[in-house]
Amino acid sequence: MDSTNGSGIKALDTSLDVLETVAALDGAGVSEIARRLDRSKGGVYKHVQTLTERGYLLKDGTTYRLGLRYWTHGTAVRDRLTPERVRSVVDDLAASVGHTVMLVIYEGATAAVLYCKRPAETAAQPLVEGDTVPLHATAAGKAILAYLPDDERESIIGAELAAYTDTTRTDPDVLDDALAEIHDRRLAREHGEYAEHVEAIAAPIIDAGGYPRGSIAVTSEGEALLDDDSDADESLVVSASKSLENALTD
Amino acid sequence: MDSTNGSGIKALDTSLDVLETVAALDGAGVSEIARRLDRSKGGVYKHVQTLTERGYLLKDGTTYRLGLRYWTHGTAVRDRLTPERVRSVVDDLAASVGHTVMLVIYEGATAAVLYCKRPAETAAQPLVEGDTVPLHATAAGKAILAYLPDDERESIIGAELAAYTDTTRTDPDVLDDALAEIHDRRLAREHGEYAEHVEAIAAPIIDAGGYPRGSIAVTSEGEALLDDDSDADESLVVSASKSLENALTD
DNA sequence: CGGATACGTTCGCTGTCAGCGAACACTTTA
DNA sequence: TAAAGTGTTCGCTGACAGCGAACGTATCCG
Repeated sequence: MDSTNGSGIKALDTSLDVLETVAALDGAGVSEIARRLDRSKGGVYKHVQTLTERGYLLKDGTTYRLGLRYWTHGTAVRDRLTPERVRSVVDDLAASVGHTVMLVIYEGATAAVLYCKRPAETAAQPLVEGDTVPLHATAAGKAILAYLPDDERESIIGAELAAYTDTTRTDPDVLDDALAEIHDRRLAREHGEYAEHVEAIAAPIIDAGGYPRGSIAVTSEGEALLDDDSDADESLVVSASKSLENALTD
Repeated sequence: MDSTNGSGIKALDTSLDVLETVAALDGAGVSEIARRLDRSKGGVYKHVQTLTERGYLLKDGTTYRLGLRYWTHGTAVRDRLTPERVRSVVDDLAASVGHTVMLVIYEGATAAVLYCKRPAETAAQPLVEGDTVPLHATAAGKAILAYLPDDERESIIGAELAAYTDTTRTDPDVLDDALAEIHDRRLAREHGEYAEHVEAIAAPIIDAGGYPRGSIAVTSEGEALLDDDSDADESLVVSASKSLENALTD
């Protein structure tokens, strides 16, 4: 939403501002967009017009919404990142542990849920496919953070760390200590730090250069199976992450 | 890919050209993009730079690819268009007929597969979630065309109609006659016009204003169950489309 | 081991156009 | 009916999109 300016195409920057405002509000009109971005109505109007012509926005009466083109391109991204063999690893793990399994991909300081397998008769989870994953407050996110290069990690945890529950770690130093241990164990844990009563364990997916491409996480509602030291589940997650490292790094 | 110019933001138009070139080539470098679009390398470079900064492109060595942001926004579009009750209609129909069922949404002269249910032990289908649907060569597409306003329909079938197989109807007049019948019966059929040996039946989803919002289609490999006049399947598809009209038009 | 040819990246110049603000038509609220 | 909202159009102007040339590198071939 906020345009971090460098030396690029400024008009494109404002276009993307417009677009992300529409996305954030789940539909908005010209006046409201202009107000939020502190721009002229006339200017914003030209942007939404071309975005609509190109299928990136959809005009629904007086409000604009994200267009179908996002779905088209979005699935292309997913298919590129998760071929069949990748999804089957996730499916297998979900069947083995009987809990929801998420595949998270990290890219450009952001992590998102790319694929998710929820066994039948399992409670709905707080994060679903397409959601952005808070890096400091989830097992999946911390597994990634722990393996980032120092400067990249510090620029992330140096920023404001949102508190989602009263157990969310918002102190950079405390978090850093936890990440060091996660790095050692190659395994991250989460105890209701993002959503109440949600437990999770996650392992990072590291490429040949030692860079974390994402992580795989098992989530469970309530303080169920994961809380007692379930070494079996832990080793299953870790071995799944190893399989994914092979599957993703062609 | 082709920029249909009006009076909008030209810089945005070229940005989207760049973006869609990357999407079409499934990854491309600055020089190749500039060559395809007949633009200067320096100019293209500035576009990919800001697109990358914003997460819409991903720099992978020397080639740029679509970034995660598309997946994030793409799922938002899907979730807005297909709430739970919509998917369950598709699931139910798939279970009833034992074939693959696709939900197609039409928007801005383009139709795309938004949701797809394939019963176990069913052959892979030619169109999957996120694919763009050829309007003149599929049952799902023709069901939509048949209910478009005259001018909109004519501008679509007046353009070049690609021949995918040797039974694809490429003559506008012949197609128009077929569409009239489809409009009467509220049901479209397809016999290998897009992919060889693929049969399908589809019914349109019409909103309160009589405008087609999409269609629902049953697909089958081989000249299997759909070829003999299976009135049962036809009525199931039509009643499913009626349910969707209620579910989609809030 | 060069020479040639690709690549991405940087930079300055310039004509174009992005973006503002005012005006308009229209619908909704008071 | 008046007032305040909406989307849309239009002309002006300073900023910048986009070109072309130059540079640093990597790859390839004689």
